[in-house]
Amino acid sequence: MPELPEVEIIARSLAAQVVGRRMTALEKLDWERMVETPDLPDFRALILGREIVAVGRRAKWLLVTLDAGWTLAVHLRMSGTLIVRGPEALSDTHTHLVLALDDGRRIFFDDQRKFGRVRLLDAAGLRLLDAAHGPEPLGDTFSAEQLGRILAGRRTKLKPLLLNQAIIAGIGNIYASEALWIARLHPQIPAADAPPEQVPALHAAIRQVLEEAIANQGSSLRNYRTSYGERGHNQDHFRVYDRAGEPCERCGEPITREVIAQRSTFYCPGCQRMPVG
DNA sequence: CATTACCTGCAA
DNA sequence: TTGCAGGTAATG
Repeated sequence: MPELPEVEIIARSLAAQVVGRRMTALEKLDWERMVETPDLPDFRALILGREIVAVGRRAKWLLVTLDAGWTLAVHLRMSGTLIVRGPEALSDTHTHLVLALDDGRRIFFDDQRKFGRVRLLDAAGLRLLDAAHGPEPLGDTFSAEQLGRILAGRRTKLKPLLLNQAIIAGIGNIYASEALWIARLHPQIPAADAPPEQVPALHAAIRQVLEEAIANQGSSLRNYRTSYGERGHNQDHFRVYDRAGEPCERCGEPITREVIAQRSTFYCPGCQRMPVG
């Protein structure tokens, strides 16, 4: 479910609600493989009594900074949500982990598909997680020149390249298609064959789609909610994603859906052309 | 590079 | 009943 914008909104909405609170109980954990590390007895013992100092994001990981040097890293994968609820709220069949706070509220980790994961990391573990990911596309240092260096020499097609978290962090299946449409680049172009004059356009497009999605509180197709339980509305602004058969707003050609690298990909065959030659 | 696995629910 | 879903890791 969530890509960079959705995780960013969850991080912000969670921070606004729980920074300064202390975790007093692990009230529910009914899907134990959700906790990847450390083992469960240690996980329980280490988080109880910890204060939430900050909530941030790296790639699609939510990073809940705790006191005593620990970081609770949460990946929501396809269908996870993290919602703060009041003392009277009830868990349901999709609630797999509940953390009680010292003011009576609780953080619910609901996840229909059970792909979501939690790790409690020390400083070394956090460094490893950071090192496993490419640059943050909304970071100050991510430039068109850096993107050009990333594309140079790679035979991977643009669309799967954008989805590779080790190369660029945070882009997922929606925003990869959206960014390529804005940059007028066909998703099947081998990275090294992208016309050099279009690289700055792709750089700008990536930042534009992610920033717009954040401004729209993320895209709620199915499960995604902010930590207030609210839907985003960026799904109302897609140019190509989930719009197969509809006319391209730029050239009028019908938008195509094609499976590329095992993922649904949406693009306009009229204005996203393969380079000739 | 492609395929399969991990899970559940929903719409065609 | 089948195919599909915002993600990723493991395996040929």
